[in-house]
This record gives sequence, structure tokens and C-alpha cells, in this order.
Amino acid sequence: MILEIDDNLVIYRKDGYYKPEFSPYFLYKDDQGPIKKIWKEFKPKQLQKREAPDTKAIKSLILDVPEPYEYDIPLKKRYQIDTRTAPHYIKDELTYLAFDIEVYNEGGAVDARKDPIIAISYATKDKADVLMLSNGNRQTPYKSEKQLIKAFMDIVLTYDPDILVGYNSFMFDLPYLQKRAKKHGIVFNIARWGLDMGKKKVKIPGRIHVDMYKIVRLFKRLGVIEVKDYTLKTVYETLFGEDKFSITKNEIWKMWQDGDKDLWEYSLSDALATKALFEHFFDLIIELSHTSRTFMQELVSSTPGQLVENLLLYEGGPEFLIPALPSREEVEYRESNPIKGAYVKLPEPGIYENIAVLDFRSLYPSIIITYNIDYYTYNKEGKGYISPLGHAFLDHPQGLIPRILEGLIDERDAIKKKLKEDPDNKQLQARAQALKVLANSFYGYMGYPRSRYYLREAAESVTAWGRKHIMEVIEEAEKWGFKVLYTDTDSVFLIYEKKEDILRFLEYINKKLPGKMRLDLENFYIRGLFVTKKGEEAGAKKKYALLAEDGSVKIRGFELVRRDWSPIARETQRKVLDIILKEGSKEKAISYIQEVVKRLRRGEVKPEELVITSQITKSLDKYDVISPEVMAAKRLRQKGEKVKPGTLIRYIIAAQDGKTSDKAWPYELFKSHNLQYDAEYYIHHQVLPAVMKLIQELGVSEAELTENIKQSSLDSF
DNA sequence: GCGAGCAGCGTACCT
DNA sequence: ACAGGTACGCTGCTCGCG
Repeated sequence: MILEIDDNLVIYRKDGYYKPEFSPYFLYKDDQGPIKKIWKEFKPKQLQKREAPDTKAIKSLILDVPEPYEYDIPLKKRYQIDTRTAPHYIKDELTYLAFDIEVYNEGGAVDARKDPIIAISYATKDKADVLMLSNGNRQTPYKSEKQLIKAFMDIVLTYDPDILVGYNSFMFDLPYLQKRAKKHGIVFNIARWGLDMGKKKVKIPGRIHVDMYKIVRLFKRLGVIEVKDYTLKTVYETLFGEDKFSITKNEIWKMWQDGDKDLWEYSLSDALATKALFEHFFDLIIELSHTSRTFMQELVSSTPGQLVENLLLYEGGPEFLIPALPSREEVEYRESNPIKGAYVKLPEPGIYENIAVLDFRSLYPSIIITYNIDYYTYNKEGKGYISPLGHAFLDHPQGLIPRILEGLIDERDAIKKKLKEDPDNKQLQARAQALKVLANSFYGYMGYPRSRYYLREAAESVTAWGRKHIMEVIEEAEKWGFKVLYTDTDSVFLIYEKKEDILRFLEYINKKLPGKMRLDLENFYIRGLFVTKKGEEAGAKKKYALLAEDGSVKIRGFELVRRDWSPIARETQRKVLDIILKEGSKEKAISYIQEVVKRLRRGEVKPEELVITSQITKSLDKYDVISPEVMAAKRLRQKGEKVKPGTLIRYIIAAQDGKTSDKAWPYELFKSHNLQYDAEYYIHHQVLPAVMKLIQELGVSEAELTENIKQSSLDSF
């Protein structure tokens, strides 16, 4: 079992490592036809200096070769393609150790130059412990930070795990350990064979380093999980539905000084939670690795686009000529010419009964397979399937992406069958999920400007066929006498009288659909709500709530699903939606809203309920417009906190003069400065906007509600 | 100098 | 750094008024 292949083509197994004999090549055409040229023969001097041929260097050296091909394939990929080497992990043979460090810091940003490590926790399959640094109040075996770090190194080297698991360990724990060790004149080395770790990147030769933070971000992009932020606590709690032990981070230093047992508990809980996350996703990590032909170490730092590319290179490499990566100019050109996407029907606002939701099963993958849409089947002479935009795709031979997609979908169907007999089989579940998320990523990759296999004509044909098919369903449904409430991309909302009519309609449509395409019943709903756009008569797209027969409520788009709205507004909206869908009581909805307004005016609402969360996406100085989250972020930075792209800012609007952004304070500062919240802001900019459109559908006018609110505010004083 | 109206930016959502 | 379609808050500008 190969654990990892690094960029220098060193192959690591559990029992050792080796470097295979391998001569990478590129192709070029001349009068004689295609010729294979070995890289190191081409310009020996420049290239043999390096362990790994640098594809960029090669590219610049072969510009004078007529029609060069496949000169930019990374060495590791070239090796995988030519020797048919792909990951095959065996779960039961892999050992792992999760870990986490705590740092002493009395305020401001944590700084490796001054702040020592005070605790290191770890957890393996059957053991967990905390190594805590001694202090005046609590004696432990670790009298110095140096001893602490060495003890942890010993634990790793003795347990000898194949996989080292952390949470944000790429960016924090491992570099921090390295820096602190260096300060004490030792090398932090936990490699398997005594090799040094990389100077820049954190590398642990012989082991796989899995940073669960990165995995969580990848899984979010793949649509595997849904989390509101990426802290270990949030992710753990969303996944397992139970509270994780936590403490206030800026009290860690004090807790350590006091010898507080809760710090020990907290440190342990971080290692245990990291381990739990890893174990929860272990099967899926392995299956995604297998399916995308991506070794686990690479998978950890991959994007969905890379996974798709790896699979395409591996499957197509030996047979199809691999297209080169696009130049910067080409990427810019592609970016400035986006392709037309899906069709969304404008809904009529209102409350409806008896709604059936139908949707196409894997719409874009099924279109790609059915019409054989591919980089290699695109035909300029107009032969084959003609898309609604007039682009042609040969009906045979089968293209690379259609072939791969069909393989993924067929295998998934086979696994689904097996799962019927063995429903609790975790490995099969993970395999089915891996196949699904990968299949769903291909359309995006076709239209991804940096893709090797980008083809505008292909990507825009996929969406054009998608629009055509959904339009046809709308037309047919109307012919059948159904009211078509709403459609978005691949789903159709119909109002029905008898469920049986819907089933007959489905059967009729499916008989007419070509190839792999299929329309499914998603569910029947008792009641549904569509609202207007703010301040307009027209319906709002991508915003609705549906009450299913089992009492569950499906909510899309509303403020209550958005993290950049405060919990108080979201919770009030959720409650009002519930009242509307389940009871339809105007009075109850109004009195609930009044209660919330009163609580806000009386200052009874806790700060946690007022926190608005928003992400910073670029460097703080690059913002031209200072929005509330940017202002709050600047206040954090002033205090010494690091704010980078990707940082989530949690802020509260305080009662003071000025623009909204002037009043935006980071949650921590809001509390430590003993600020008051701006009740009127939360009433008029959060709670009321969130519920107004809902109760309008119940026939409550804005005047009626504000009148009630004025009265309720009088009552409260 | 001031408020209303609006464009553009920015974020997070839906499929 | 896999796609496009959409809603909506906020800032900061222009404009009309005086």
C-alpha cells in the first residue's frame, strides 16, 4: 500500500521509501508525425540539476519545438498515468494520531517569537492524553517547553502513526511547533525516516498529514457538509449534534497560571474532537482519494477542480492527448466571457396548498452523457448531436468526460443496489457519496477558465440543453392543466389536485426523455410560501418555504438561512414562518413579533443573539467601501488580531451616532467595552425586514404592524 | 448643507 | 481558484432644493 508520492517522485510505504526509475517525456509533432522526447535528453544541462524536472523550466526550453504537447504535466501525474499507479488505501491497516496545541498569550495576536506552548494534547484510536507544562500552581513531568515538545515528538515517533491529524495544523500547530523548537535549539522532527521537514511547506516524510480544517473546507465546496463557519467547535457540533467543551480563548493564559483543570479538559477535547472528525470522514477521504486517483496528502490541499483534473488525466492520459494549461491571457479571456446558465422562473407570491416538486436526476451529468458532450467530440463540421445553440458533438465514439461520468453513475447505481441489502455499510455509503460529488463537479470543470479541458461550446451547450428540457416540462405540465408555480435549473413546482395525476405526468415525461435523462418526484408538500422581492410586487426567486407531510419544513433563501443576519432576526423569522405554514394565524404572528420588539427595546436581548457574521474576502486595505464588517475587522486589527482573506468577522451594531459601519463592533470588543446595542437598528434593519414580507402574505399591512409595534413599545415604558 | 434616489460593491445564498 | 443566477444591505455619489 502506497501512502504517498511526493513532488520529487519519492514513493512512501509503511515499511520504507524508494525512488523509482522513471523518465518523463513530452510529445511533439514534425514531418514524421508525433515524436516522444525524454525530458532529460532534451536539454540535459539545465534539467539534470534538479531532482524533479520543473515543468515550467521545460516549457520555456521547448518553445522552439514545433507543436509541443504534454510538456506541462507534473512529474507525479506523468508517473501515475504511465505506470497506472493510483491510491489503494486499506483503512484497517492505517494508524493515526490526532493532536492539538495550546499557547500562552495574554492579549493580541498569538506570536511564536514570544508566546510559549503550554499544552499539547493527542488522541489515537484507543488512547488520549494532555501534556501540560508545569507552573507554580500545578506540577507536571514537563518542566520546560523544550521538554514538552520533545515529549510530544517521542509520543509520535513511538506510536508511529501513518496519518497525523490536526485542525488548522498546516497553518498553525505544525509551523508553531517548528518555530518554538528552533528557539530552543532543537529540530521538530517527527518524520518516519529521520528526514528533515521541508523548509517552507510543512512536510512529514513517511506520514500523511491530514488537516481536518482543509478537509472540511473541501467538503463544503463539494457539497458534502453544511456549516456556518469553520471553527472546530461549530463543525463538531453541526456534525454530531452535541456540545463541545469550550472555554474563553483569551483566558487560556490565566487558566494555565491558576492550574485550572478546565484547560486540561479543553485541550483534550480539541484532540478528541479532531480525532472524531477524522474518523467520521475517514471512509469518504479514502473513497474520494480512490475515485479521483489523488493520493491522500494531495487530496487534503486539493480543490474540486484538481480532483476532476486528476481523474481526467489518469483515465484519458494514455489514450487522449492531454490539453495544455491555458495561458494567463487565455484565462482572462475566458473569465471575461462567462457562459449563459440556467433558467429560473419568476414565482407568483402567495400561500399555496398541494405542491409537488419534481426534479431531473443529475441534470447536467445526464445531459453530458446523453448528448456525448466533450472536449474531444466537439465537431466543427456540424456532425452528431446539435445543441440548441447549434454546436455539434459526434454521437460516437464516446467522449472522455461522458465515458467517465457514465462509469461513475453506473457504479453508483450498482452500489445503491448493494446498499439496499446492506444499508449500514459505511464504506459503501462513502463510496456512493464520493461518486456522486465527483460526478456533479464535471460540468463546472468544463466551464472553469483554468481548466485544461475547457470548451466554451461544450459548457454552454450543457446549460442550453438544460434550459430546453425544463421549458418543455413547463409546457407539458401546463398542457396537462397543472399550475407551474416555480422552476429553478432542474426542479419544477406544480400545484396538483390528485397525487395520481403527478405520477401519470412523470411517467409520460420520462417516456419522452432521451438517453440517461430522467425526471423524479422529489416530494409532495401540504403548503408552501413564496414572497415578493423587497419593496416590489414581483415574486422573489430562490426564496421559499415548504411544509412537508411529515411536518418538516424546507426553507430556501430566506434571511434565516443566512449567516450575515443576526440570530434574533433569523429566529423570529423562523418562528413566524412556522406559524404561517402550520397555523396560518395572523394574530399569533403579530403578537410574537411584538414580543421580540419589546425585548429588544427593554435591552433584554443577549449579545449572542445580535451577532452578525460576515466574511472578509480580501486584504483590509483593498476595500474602497467601508462596510460594517470591514469596519469591525479594522477594529480587530487595531487590537492586534490578524485579519486575512477568509476570516469571519462577528460583529454587533452599537447604540451610538454615525453610519451603520461606524457602529459595528467586533463581538469581543462590544462586550469588553460594555457597549449597548442599538435596539432601533435591530428592530428596523433586522427583525422587521425579515418578517414583513412573510406577514404581508397573511394580509397584514405594514401600517397595521408598525401601529401595533408603537403601541407595544408604549406598553413597555 | 441636506435628504432622496440610485449605482455599484460586496456577501451569501440556490441549483 | 468547479459554473451562473439571484436578493439585498450598505456606502458614497449625484441631484434638486434653497
